[in-house]
Amino acid sequence: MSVTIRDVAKRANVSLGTVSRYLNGYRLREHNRIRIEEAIRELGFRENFLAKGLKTNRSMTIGVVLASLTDLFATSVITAAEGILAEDNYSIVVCDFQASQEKLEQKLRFLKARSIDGLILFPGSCEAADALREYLDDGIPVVIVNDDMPGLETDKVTVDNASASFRAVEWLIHQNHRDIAIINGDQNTYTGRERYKGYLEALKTYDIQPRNEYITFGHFSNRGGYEAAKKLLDLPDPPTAIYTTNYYMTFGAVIAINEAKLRIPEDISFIGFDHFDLSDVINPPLTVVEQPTDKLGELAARTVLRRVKGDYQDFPMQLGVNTRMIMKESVRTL
Amino acid sequence: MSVTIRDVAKRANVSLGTVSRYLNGYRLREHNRIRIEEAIRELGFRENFLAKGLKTNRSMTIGVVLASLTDLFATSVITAAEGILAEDNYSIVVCDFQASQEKLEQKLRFLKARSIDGLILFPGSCEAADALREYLDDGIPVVIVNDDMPGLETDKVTVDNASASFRAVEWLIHQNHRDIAIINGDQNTYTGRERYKGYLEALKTYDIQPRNEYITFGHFSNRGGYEAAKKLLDLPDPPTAIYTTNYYMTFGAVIAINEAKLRIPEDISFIGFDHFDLSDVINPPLTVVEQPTDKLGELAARTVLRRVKGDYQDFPMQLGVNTRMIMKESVRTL
DNA sequence: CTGAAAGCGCTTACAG
DNA sequence: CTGAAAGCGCTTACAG
Repeated sequence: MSVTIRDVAKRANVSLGTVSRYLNGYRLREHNRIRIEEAIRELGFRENFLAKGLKTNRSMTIGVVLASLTDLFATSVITAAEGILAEDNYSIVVCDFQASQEKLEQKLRFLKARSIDGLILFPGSCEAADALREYLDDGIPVVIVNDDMPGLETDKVTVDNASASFRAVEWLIHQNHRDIAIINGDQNTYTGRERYKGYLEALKTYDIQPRNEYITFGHFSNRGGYEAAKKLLDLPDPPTAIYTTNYYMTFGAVIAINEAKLRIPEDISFIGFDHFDLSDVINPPLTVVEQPTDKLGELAARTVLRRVKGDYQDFPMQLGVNTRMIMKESVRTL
Repeated sequence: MSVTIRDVAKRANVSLGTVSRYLNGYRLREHNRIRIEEAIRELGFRENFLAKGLKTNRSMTIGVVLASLTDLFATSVITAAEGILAEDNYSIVVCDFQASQEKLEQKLRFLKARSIDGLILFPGSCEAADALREYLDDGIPVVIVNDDMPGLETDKVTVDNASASFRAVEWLIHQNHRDIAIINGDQNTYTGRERYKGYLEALKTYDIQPRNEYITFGHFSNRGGYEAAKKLLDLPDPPTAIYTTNYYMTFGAVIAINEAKLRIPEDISFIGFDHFDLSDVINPPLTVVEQPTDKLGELAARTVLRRVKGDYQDFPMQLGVNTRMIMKESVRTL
């Protein structure tokens, strides 16, 4: 029903192999090129990617697998990646696995069955799946975002989680804070553990004894951040500064602070994580650690693309992107 | 290189047509069925969707096109849709168009070239694209979410935007509020216009004269909501209640209220829109209009699936889903 | 219920 | 540079 390469060939008076070659960027006689281009235009021909994929064993799609589509960090990264991939005519197929190891396996198999050419994975709290090894065995490139997945030979792009924490806490220390609390994320995630580690290292480096009651856990959620902050503020000896380790906990904590009628930074200093709209709407705007989601997405995309195209130089790569601190007014010098 | 239907046939000692029929759920002799199942298991056979798609002209993928992947409403809907589609072995291909009409056209063509079987579209502030008509011409089903797109013959699923506003404002009126402000979204979106309309109708129904200074516009963003609220609170004669018409503006407005050191609901009553985590973390929890994103997503998914499968009964459908009000403590009775 | 065969729309050695 | 031909992994009338 639709117009095929064969129709174009007939109209342009060439063989269909020639049309195919034209489509794939080979040189051909000027004269033929022009006739083919005319025919394509007149007929409104469009390539059939399915047929092409069947022959070339490429689907021109990259799978994206993440815990939740409503996670702002991941979707920001994906947005950037999609832009890069689209430039090369790749589209993205998205699946979420709702932090369930079982669902993760299932989705990975699901996508594999659709012969995706590459995979970008946000593992979150899940572990290296068996299904993932099947990708590696079959030579399908996998790029993992913000996770280490020890023992898994794939490319990985991460931000400097530990260093980000270190510098955030160091900055507080330089402002003469000593009673610095952290609101941690899940410790069964790589980012959660790394960010906690950076906090501990900064304290250690400056010979500050970590205090158990300042170390709280907010599960990376709004409510978690809220409750952790509340607990901190209720302490007989509350911290002078709070550092939260992701976006959602940041706003939960800010709400708790507002509610306690404390002012930032007069009553309590604050450093948040992730730099999205709300961070600057809040008054005062928050000093935060910014993850370069656009760079991460771009890097992830370019890396899969390289691998998909067969360039396996420096495999496996462990690519790091630096966070930066957005300096606003939520930290007071003591 | 990979194992095909032909290998299975050989091993099971049947023709490859028989294997194909088995795969597609036709009945066959018990004896053959068992041998085929064995062969599939032993060989680790997996269908090649590309080849299948080439013959059947179905790619088993549904395109999802939206303005931004970081929009919580849309991603919530998509999450629900993805679940339903995956049950039927469909996957989703996602593109965002960053509120650019041109990009929208481009992405629609891009996806069409990949022979998606159906499309779920969140048009936002964009208009019916030419590319969209090509879908209709080619019989590719399109389901539009939360938009009316007059003149476009497709299925549409929306929430009761105007009625939602009406009821929210009516509730405020019943609590004896008369000075009710609205923070509107973009008026070049369907949802923005409808929600505004419901507000005006409620006032009219209860013979309340709308006041210009109470009608503000926050562009559906955090900052917009913040600034609109600020303006309202600075009024010589400020409203006794504020109604915000989406999630992002709700939190911008709450921040402005906090900042003005006003208490909800003692100093000002408040009804928000959309029910996500933060709504309940805030103190007091906000009374909000909840959009049933899961139902919307499910409905959108089931509708494309029906059409994809050729069931065009009642086409085009205009499906409405009711919002409900989550009653919390942010509204005071005057 | 099943086999043999044609064909979906492309790509790609192989000759020339 | 180009044509003719084989084939990617499936589906589906057509006979039987």
